[in-house]
Amino acid sequence: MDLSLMNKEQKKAIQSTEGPLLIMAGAGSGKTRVLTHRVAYLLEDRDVPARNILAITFTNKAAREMRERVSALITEGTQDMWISTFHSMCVRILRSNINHLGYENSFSILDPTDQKSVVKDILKRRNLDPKQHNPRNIIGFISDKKNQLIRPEQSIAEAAAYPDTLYSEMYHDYQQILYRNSALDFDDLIMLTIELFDKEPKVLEYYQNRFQYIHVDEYQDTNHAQYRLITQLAAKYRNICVVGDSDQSIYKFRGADIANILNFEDDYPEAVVIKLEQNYRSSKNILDAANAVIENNTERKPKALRTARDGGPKLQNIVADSERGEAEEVVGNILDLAKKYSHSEMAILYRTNAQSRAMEDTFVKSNIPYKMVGGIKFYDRKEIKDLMSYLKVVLNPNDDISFERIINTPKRGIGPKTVDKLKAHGQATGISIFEGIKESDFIGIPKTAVVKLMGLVDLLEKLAQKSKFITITELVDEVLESTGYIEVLESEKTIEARSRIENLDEFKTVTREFDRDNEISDELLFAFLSDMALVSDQDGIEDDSGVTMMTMHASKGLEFKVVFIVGLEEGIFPSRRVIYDDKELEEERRLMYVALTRAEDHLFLSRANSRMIFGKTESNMQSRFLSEIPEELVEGGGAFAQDDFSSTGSAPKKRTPKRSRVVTNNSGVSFAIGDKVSHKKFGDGIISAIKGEGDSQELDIIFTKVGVKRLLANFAPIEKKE
DNA sequence: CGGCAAAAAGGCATT
DNA sequence: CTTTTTGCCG
Repeated sequence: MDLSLMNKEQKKAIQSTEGPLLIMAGAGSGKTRVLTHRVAYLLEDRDVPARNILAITFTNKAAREMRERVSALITEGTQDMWISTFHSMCVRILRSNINHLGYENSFSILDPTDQKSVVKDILKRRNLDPKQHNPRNIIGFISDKKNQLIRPEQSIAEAAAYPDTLYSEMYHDYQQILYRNSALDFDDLIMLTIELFDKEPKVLEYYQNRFQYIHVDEYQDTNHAQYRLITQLAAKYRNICVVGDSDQSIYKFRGADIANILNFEDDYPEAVVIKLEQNYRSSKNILDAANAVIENNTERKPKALRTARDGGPKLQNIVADSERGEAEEVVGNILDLAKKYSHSEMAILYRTNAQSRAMEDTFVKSNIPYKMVGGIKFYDRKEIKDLMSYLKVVLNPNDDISFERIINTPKRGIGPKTVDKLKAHGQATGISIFEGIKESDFIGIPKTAVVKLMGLVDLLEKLAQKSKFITITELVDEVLESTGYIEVLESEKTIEARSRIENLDEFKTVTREFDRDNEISDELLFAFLSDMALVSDQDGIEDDSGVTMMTMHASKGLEFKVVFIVGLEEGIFPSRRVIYDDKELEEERRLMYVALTRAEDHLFLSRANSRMIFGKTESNMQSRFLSEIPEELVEGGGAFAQDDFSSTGSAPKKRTPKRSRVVTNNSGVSFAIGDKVSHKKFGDGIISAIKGEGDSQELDIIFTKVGVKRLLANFAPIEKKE
């Protein structure tokens, strides 16, 4: 293995193959190169069989790329090596072993929509009001428990007070329903694998022996369950290599525990620790800005990235009037830069997917090619979900959740009454809807409905038999035709129906690709469905040309020559909900750090003086993260000072001077964002945002004593200070 | 039972 | 502003 291009630390990381190893890899420090070379080194120089290596990545796309890059380095095959995400790995393990836990090996994987409908069902059955108990919160509660490996029984026992007591009961219901359906949600994939290993030591030992060398990427974003799983697998050989950067931990909201990486040396006292602090990606100005921002976090181990790339262009500041103006400025700069860079070397990063709309509109108008990551989810479309539900039922007829979706789709005269009866029957006897239909003659369902139900069961059973001998594409065609789904759409002749048909055709390009890579077998349908369930938004990014638009979260691990970070306003980024929570604010700052360090050459920082949010115009102060960037790194210097609304350096000339939004109240006094005011009751404060129009304009004011208040501009008893 | 229109609700980041 | 739910009528 040729390691001559590696620095000292990188070499050490690659060659320290035995025992626990922690690689603290700063942004752009060549982490992926180190990982791929390390794996290649194991295979070629240490003669470790491919089947004894496991590498866990954050996305399926990263897994694919890693396999390709390792294959390019060596002559041996990499087929037997497991490179996958936590979830894909668990699906694979459970597929062969979950019967030990009483589930069917042809289990279904629930998507978030399915989860929601299960919870809604539970609420209905318990006669609870979904307004009082938001299904989202309940799903969140259940997910938290599962990430902490707390089973329903334990959750009930530990619940101290309402609503935890109630939610624990509902968690119990939920888990029972899933079990009866042989359905697993995403969190179950991890939790049940651990449970399997606890219950069946022989199975665990098999995988311990199999995975003698374990690698985990993005270790700072693992949750407790994932941590436990890795601990179990690595317990025998202790060849565990984890890579991460605590400054890039951005998934706490879904259970990631930064302690996993911080405590690694306690878990493995013999661990070797290597720091990669040499950055190969960004120019000095960009890196200095990122370092300056992240230093504002108090809860971190000091660390400073170095770069060999001197200077580079300064950061550029964009201030626009509206979100539309912001998009236009971004487009203007892209047109300028297009001489030097290809579109695919540029990216636009935002905090939330909702912000993409204005960007997208402007891009369409100006004819710049772009690709969006996430957001509009292809697989969330009704017709795709219907089709997937058919496939899920063909594989696992006991999946009531999917079965309910298709029992009357397309319309075949089976109404809610009939479905209710089947469900009630199922609950009483413990059998699935599918099985219940066979007894439907006896539970008070009208004869006509019974005939239709029988026809459906017959159809599904035929499809299930066929599915073992045909490709997925053929199966999809069978489903669409034999159910009459396509026929109904074709007869509709509306634009909408037409686009649905197009989407289904589009779906078949996915199945064709899958069929090309996979042989026909009993496993085929299961493999297809679990692949589909686990595709993430980030997996959609392919190399084709066009400017990339995505959330900052989705940008982790990627790099671009030119990066625009847009919507840098208080309340947008950092998000309104975290501004008064120091812990969460630090996570938000880490997200800023991730976004900044994506850029190699050019970095634009953009905000708008006002924008539409939920149908209302809002004005927000500039993001505090902007003020944390030293002035001298920015084009024109001092561009981020609070009162400066000057425009950027090299953008199109047509811009008009920008002015902050001003409100005049009934007494004729004007207020602007950033003004210091004094309130009769709340004391001193500063105006952070102006929203709404006309008489209903509101001010968000941060008071020193009582925190943030939203007041009507016209009537608030406030006076301007200074 | 099915279809349409009006009303209401929800609204971050994701495997 | 969008998406989902509800309610009414043929």
